[in-house]
Amino acid sequence: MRKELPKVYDPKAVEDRTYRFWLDGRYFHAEPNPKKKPYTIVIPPPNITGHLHMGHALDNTLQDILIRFKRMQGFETLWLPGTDHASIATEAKIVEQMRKEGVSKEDLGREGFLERAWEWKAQYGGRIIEQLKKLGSSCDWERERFTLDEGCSKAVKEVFVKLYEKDLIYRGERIINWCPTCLTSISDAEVEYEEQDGSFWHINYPLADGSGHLQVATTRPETMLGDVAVAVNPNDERYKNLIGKMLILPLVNKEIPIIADDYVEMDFGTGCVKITPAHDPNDFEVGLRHNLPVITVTNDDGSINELGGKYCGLSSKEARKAVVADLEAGGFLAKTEPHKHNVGTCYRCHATIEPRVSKQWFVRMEPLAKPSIEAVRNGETVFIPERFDKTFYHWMENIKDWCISRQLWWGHRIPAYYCGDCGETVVSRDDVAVCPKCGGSHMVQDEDTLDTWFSSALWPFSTLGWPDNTEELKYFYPTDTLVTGYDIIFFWVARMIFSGIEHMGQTPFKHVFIHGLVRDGQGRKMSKSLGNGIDPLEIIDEYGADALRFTLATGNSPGNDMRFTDEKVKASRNFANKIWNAARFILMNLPEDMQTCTIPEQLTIEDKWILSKYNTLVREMTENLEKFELGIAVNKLYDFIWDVLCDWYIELTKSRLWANDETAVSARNVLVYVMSGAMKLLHPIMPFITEEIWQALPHEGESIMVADFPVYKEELDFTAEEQDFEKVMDAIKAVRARRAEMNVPPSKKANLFIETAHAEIFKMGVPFMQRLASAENVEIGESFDMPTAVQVITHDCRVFIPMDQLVDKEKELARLNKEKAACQKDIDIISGKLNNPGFLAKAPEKLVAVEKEKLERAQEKMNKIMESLNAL
RNA sequence: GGGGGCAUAGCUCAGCUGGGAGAGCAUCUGCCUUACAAGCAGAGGGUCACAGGUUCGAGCCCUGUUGUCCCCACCA
Repeated sequence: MRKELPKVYDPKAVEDRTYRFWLDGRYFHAEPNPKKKPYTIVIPPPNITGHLHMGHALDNTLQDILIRFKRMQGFETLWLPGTDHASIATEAKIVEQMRKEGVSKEDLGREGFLERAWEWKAQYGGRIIEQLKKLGSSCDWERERFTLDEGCSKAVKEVFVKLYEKDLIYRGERIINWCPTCLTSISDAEVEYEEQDGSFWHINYPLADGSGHLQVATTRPETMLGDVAVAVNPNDERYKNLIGKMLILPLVNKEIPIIADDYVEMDFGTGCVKITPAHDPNDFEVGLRHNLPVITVTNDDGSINELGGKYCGLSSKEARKAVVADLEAGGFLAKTEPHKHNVGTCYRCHATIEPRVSKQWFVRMEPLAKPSIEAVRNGETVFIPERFDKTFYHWMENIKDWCISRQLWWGHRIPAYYCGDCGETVVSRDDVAVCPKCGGSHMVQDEDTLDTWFSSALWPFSTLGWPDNTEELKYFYPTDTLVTGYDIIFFWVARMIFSGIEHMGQTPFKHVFIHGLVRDGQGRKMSKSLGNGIDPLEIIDEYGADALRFTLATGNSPGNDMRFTDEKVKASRNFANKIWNAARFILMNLPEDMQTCTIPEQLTIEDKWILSKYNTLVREMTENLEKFELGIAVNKLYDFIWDVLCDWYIELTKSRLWANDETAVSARNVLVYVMSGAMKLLHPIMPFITEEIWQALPHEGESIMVADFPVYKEELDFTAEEQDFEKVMDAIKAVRARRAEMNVPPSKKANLFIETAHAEIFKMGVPFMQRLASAENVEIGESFDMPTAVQVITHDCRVFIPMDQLVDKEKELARLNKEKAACQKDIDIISGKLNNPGFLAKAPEKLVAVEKEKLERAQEKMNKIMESLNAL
């Protein structure tokens, strides 16, 4: 018994049930299988703190399209899912939650805090996973991983120890980016620069010998408490003779030297730069060159410490105010100018970053960057679109060492141990209780944890079992495609590439498919503060997951941003409904006992027409999916389903199906063949509705998601019939247009007299002219003399339509002359080309032939127009 | 300061290696035609930002200009 389908497609009735059906069938699960080729994608692990936003929806839709496509093509496809522990973000959330309860981290202690963090993870960490399922993501959930799970932790330790042993990880006092709110160091990549309005304070530093002063300019006057020198350019004639003399540092009242350094630009500011090694990266370098002391004047939270004298305890903001006021009172402040400058902020909390000297762990980047650059240059990893390799090269070529230690508790604890007796540092995979150097038993593990990105950098192989040489690792690594946004190339993609090369000897993926941002209808970034975010789950609830996916896939151009609007989703929802109704039509015209579908020998011209169109679509669709041109692929499929299948072929079959003659058999089989083929092509994009329809149609196999993806078939190439049939279609379109112009309602039928040299073809077209062009009787001949009838002219025929109403001769004349002019323009352009010796000599032969044929057809049409004009 | 994207119909955007400008939405006209009014049939609407160049031929390639957005960079 065939299922009765409701008139309007209801995603809610289908999606959850279908997803459960897939899970029960374990269709998402992948196993190493020597008989198949692997195709692997690792998910960009969403933060456990996160919820599904449009960016995730796009990213995961694209991944699911690729995975489902490859799965249907017969690959052993693994889409490996998981989540990221997101050290800073998660710790901040938990601390905030605790603050509301009046509990601090210190109250709980490290153990207690971690216990709480794991509880938090258990409670909220799975939320985003459930949301991904709503989207239809066909991840292998049996292989779900977490960056802080046992396996990943083992990989992290292994990598840390290996890199340390190779001297690629070191610990040292460097100037780092300090977030005074998150109370941790962050890497250079985690600093976001914002242009802010500030001031440029010009301060006079008196010479110690009382012979005058030097004027320095600064945007951060409070840091002067840590000044250790003033630098000028060695070639600056203004100050040359002062180099080596001493200055009195105002407010602090201590002597600091005037030094010479190339770093100072003579024509910026006053040409004199105060040097504060502890709080400015450049000054730190200058300090190293000149052996200057490093005076840190701030605490962890950014407030001034005891070295700041009377300003001790003030926040940086308060200190700035107080310092400026005191400078002014002391007569040191020469002037204050408004000044725009870039201020580094924390990418998590957007607090102003304080550069600060601190002892941290670093990864030595240069030796790791080099082979990565090579790998991309050699094409071992290819960015799509290509231009992003420039971004990658630029970053890799100018890379600095990566600060990986974080003053946080939620994360991978650094596997370094320090001896309380002799000070020895031991880096080890296992806990160290006894100092290997002095035998002392006062070993203390480093308090810090690692940058979240340190563990996600290993994701493509840590999730497959590395450092153990598992079957999975051997089979699925390297992965095939990484799908991600351009905003994460530095954080993640680049680091996975060098990690993969360093530890696995191979880049972790062949293709990096980059997509843009999903913006709102006005092109703005979706953000919490703007409140313009669109919740994908609400969209799914209202329109269905398929409509959401279709919207995100259609018009997707690699690397480009897209705007998301309600209108677009509605259009997608309408498309889903269109498909649904096409399926309903087909089903209600199939005999109940039809179990299989075979294409019969006997095919009508329109059967061949659509099969040929479908065949071309299969080829183009596959080609574009392979090229990651999903938007193009989806558009072609949309046009085929709506225009070719629904608006034409289904209409063409009606007369045959209702007559129930011998051609009805081929109509039914072709309908089912093309429809279920189209559903297979569409399945990666709209998985739910296609499964539902495919199951309802005669089919073989358990699920469309493991059905074979259609392939181009030579025997379905009916180019000649395709072209012939389009002659009839052209006539139908022309008659319709003419009737619409004259406001003749479809209910008013008319006789047609078709004058054509292709009588055979048009004879087959008669029932279609009747159904689709409101024709009553159709007569076909070589010549008709009907000067009072309405005329329609195409390249292949002249149609006479005798109407009750009299034809307005003047209007008809004007219309024909307009057509004549248009046709003449065609002829002029084409013959212009063909009369151009350059074109004939240099254009490809094929094209010349095409132009010649076009000219012939245009001339034929012109003859017909002239005949009609003469007859009037 | 360096690098990159974008500029095509009223709006949002396609147009992949150069061969007579497309879609969706919106607008207008006519249709409840037994799959679908979330539909059907028609129509209007574009010096492809500007200026040069290469070519038989440029929306597409090259150079420059303008506007716009983004990324990177230590100018205190």
